[in-house]
Amino acid sequence: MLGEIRDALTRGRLLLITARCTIHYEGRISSILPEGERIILIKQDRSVNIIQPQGVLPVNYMKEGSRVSLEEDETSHEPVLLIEHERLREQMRVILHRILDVKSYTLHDPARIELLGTEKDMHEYIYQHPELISPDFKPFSREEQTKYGYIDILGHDGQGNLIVVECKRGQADYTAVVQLERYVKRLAEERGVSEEKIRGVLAAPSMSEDAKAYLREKGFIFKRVQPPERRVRVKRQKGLDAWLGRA
Amino acid sequence: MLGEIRDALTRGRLLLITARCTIHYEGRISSILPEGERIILIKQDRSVNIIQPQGVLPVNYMKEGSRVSLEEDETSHEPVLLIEHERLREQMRVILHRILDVKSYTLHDPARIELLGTEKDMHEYIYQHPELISPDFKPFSREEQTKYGYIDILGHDGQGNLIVVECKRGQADYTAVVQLERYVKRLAEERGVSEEKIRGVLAAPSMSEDAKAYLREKGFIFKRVQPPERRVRVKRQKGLDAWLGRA
DNA sequence: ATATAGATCTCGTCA
DNA sequence: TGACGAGGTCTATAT
Repeated sequence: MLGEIRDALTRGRLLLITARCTIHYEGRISSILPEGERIILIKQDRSVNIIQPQGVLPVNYMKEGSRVSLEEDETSHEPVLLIEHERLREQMRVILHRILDVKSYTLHDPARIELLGTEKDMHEYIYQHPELISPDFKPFSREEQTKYGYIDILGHDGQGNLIVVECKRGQADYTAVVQLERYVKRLAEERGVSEEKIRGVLAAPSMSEDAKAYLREKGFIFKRVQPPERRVRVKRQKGLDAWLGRA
Repeated sequence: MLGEIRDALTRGRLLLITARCTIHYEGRISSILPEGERIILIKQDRSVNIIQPQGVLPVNYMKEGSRVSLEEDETSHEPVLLIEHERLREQMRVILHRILDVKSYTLHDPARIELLGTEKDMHEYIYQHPELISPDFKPFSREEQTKYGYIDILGHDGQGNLIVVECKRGQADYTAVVQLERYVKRLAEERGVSEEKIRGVLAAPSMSEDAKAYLREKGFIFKRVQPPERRVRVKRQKGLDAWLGRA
């Protein structure tokens, strides 16, 4: 199995090692993951994931561009994966106590994920449906990375006031208000307008009470805007066995 | 290979499927990942990762507690993994165009990762070395989830002023200042003290200029505190081949 | 390289 | 359960 590991490393293949191992990381922080059975995944870009049998995210990882080598522990003589990232000054040491399985592949996957329903999509929808903000809202700029900052939507009302809209696809919190405040301030400075002539609007499906209080204090407005509708309505089903029986 | 998939699903085993596939997700957002060769990882807690041969993080995922079933596409008759999370109202559909490999394991890994050098460690260090903040700093409370909020370190100086310290293990940005501002405000309210009697200190290794300006505006102080020292000094090495030659 | 902000953020913790 | 804050956050984008 060490032969296959060595081969996969030289050939730049994706490598999956299932093993009882101990993992040390040092870099931005130090970490120790005590002995346990888990999967070491070395990807084709030489990023590395340490994957426990539970938990959504990899418990340990190294970023792309790491250098991976197979060595031997000086004292225990166990095989060790040494993973180093020079530029980031990080390293990981995987002590392989018992290798359960080794697999390697060269996969071809140039596909990129496409997301629908992001905050950007929300801007665009509001831009097309300004009445969601107010009956007299006339948006004229959208996420344009202007010198005023990363303002989601900029527009005006019928009375010559500027309207700054900050969108959040989830519940808006205190920091969203601060962001809005910042944009309003910048805009007032840049345009030489008083802050009273600028209306700040926070558009989100919901907002915590603390954040709402702070918003009111700043004189801004919360506008409830539903995020793109969920299409999933998972219905009650029988257990796994029943499902498998159907397959 | 479908047999092994079915078996691993019924037995609650960790399942690795290497396949050319297309993935649809709907839940908090919608996503499509077009056809490509990648790994489908179904963990023992029934969380799911879709892993491309490059990139640090899984490109698609489902959280623990999903229900996984193997079905057949109604039109193409290709095998499909249907992954549903009832409580979170999320679902994923993995159309398996070509299965390259299937592996399953039952792994035992109760270990939890231990981190050294976190922000919490930084609080503790400063608490033990208050002179890092100021010669007259007397800390008396540390990350204690008081009614004043999640204040990192609370103390006083020789002149009866309260000192609130907010720590950041990385570069502090303006959101750190906002956090500090919030704590100072809360504390002033709770104790019926004027905000002038409270000194806000931001302790971090560095700070962006924008954030510094905002900090000064608020009358707070930046205190440069080095995070726990990096132990890694990865030295220049020869290429991968040389390393493998040594192994 | 730095700065900013979104993310299906995730994860832990506490009321 | 919701709220809040850390995270080795990661990732994309603009300066």
